[in-house]
Amino acid sequence: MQIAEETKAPSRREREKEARRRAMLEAAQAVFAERGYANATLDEIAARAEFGKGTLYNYFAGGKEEILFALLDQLYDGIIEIIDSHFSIAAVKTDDIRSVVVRFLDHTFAFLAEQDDLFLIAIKEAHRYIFGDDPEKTEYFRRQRDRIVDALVPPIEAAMDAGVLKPLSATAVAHMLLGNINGCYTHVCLCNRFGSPEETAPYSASENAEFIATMLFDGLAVRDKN
Amino acid sequence: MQIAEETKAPSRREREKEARRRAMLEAAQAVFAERGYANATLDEIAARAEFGKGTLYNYFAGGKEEILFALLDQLYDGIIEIIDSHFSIAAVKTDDIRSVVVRFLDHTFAFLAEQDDLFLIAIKEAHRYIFGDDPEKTEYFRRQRDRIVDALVPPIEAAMDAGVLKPLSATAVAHMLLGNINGCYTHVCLCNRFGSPEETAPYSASENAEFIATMLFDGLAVRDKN
DNA sequence: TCACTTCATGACTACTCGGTCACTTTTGCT
DNA sequence: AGCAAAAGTGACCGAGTAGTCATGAAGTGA
Repeated sequence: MQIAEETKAPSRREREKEARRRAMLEAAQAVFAERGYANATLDEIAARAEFGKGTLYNYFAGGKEEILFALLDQLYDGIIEIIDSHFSIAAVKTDDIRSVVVRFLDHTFAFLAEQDDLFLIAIKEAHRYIFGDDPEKTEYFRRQRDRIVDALVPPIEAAMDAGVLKPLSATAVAHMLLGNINGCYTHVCLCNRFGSPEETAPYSASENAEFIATMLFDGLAVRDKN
Repeated sequence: MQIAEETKAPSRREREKEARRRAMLEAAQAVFAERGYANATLDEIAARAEFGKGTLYNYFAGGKEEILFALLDQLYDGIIEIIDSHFSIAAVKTDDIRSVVVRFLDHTFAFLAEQDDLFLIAIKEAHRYIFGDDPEKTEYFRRQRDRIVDALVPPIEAAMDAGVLKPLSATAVAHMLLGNINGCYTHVCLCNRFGSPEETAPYSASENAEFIATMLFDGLAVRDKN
């Protein structure tokens, strides 16, 4: 008779295995960030994780690429988690829509700032796969995007139903919101990298959040006052 | 005594040379689009252009990478040209600001649709270089971005001075406009690639132009009518 | 302690391709 | 036609590295 595994109480063996896996991912993240995915070598990842190269293949049979996608999983999971906990239907119904959005953006930008390395790895490689010709990879990104959009849509719809957002297509608005988060944070990375000449970008998470919220809610046009 | 060359009247030699160069770039564009930059081989580019591989090096001493950047030059030059001819200070002063912006966006999206291959090559590779560790390449993209922003700023400032745009930082607005053009067209490519389930994106150049203009000018918030 | 399973290892293989250069062909000039 | 310069060529080379696998170490249970 065995101890009930699977469902809970991972054995020491399993915990250690998981810890090793995490160490490998951490090493890989560092090497990808430093050299870029294409120039990263499995030898260096293995060395940095203090394992033999062959061992990597025991944990990630798919090699370099599987390691990359395991890292991307972490990024997407983190974003989904933020949406679930800060952009719920309940929050939208209780609080002012604008402050809910600002709070959500705030957490998201803070998370991205924390996961800077991962975010950069993702945006450097994503387009190559999305517009590349391996349908499995294209599908991966489509799935991740849909997960996020599907999590954003219900609260947006609730806000529209409550009459606090223009009654547009909730899906379109979700895509736009996602696109602007991505675009804005990419722009922040760009400014960090280029060294922007003064006031072209907000930098802190909450400044970014305010900036996008203002843009999205208010627009650029001068309004007739009255 | 020589015929006055350099300034004008390119000789037949020169014209032929230029034509061969263009043929090489065309072949390279096709191969990059088909295989992706990383998987494209000089052998295939040379074969498709009907030249020997060595000949490519007579025209592009920098090899594969120089060819890529020569292609990118074409894309950026095209965009600058559109700005110069459709988003001038004169236009902003004469016409309604919103219709000038719509017209400009319209032309831009039409151009990108025409240059689809090139645009995709650019977005697949740009981030890798921008956030990569070759400062010369980072600088290239910074320069191209600045060219575009610098072309956008004067008309935007003119519109602000005329009181038809909120008096924000013109540079920030230019960056945002550029970011949204990029983001919007990327999203269109994404939908084409993924096959979007219904109404998530506008597709034609003018629909895209209207969409962005509406977003930028009006915002999402429901306004108190009165 | 022994037999057996699981896991770790890194030298090795196989392969790809960017770039070179010695040689050939073409061109332009007299 | 003859010659020299320019242009074209593609077989070859070497660097780089993803992935394999034969070997051995460590862990496990009796």
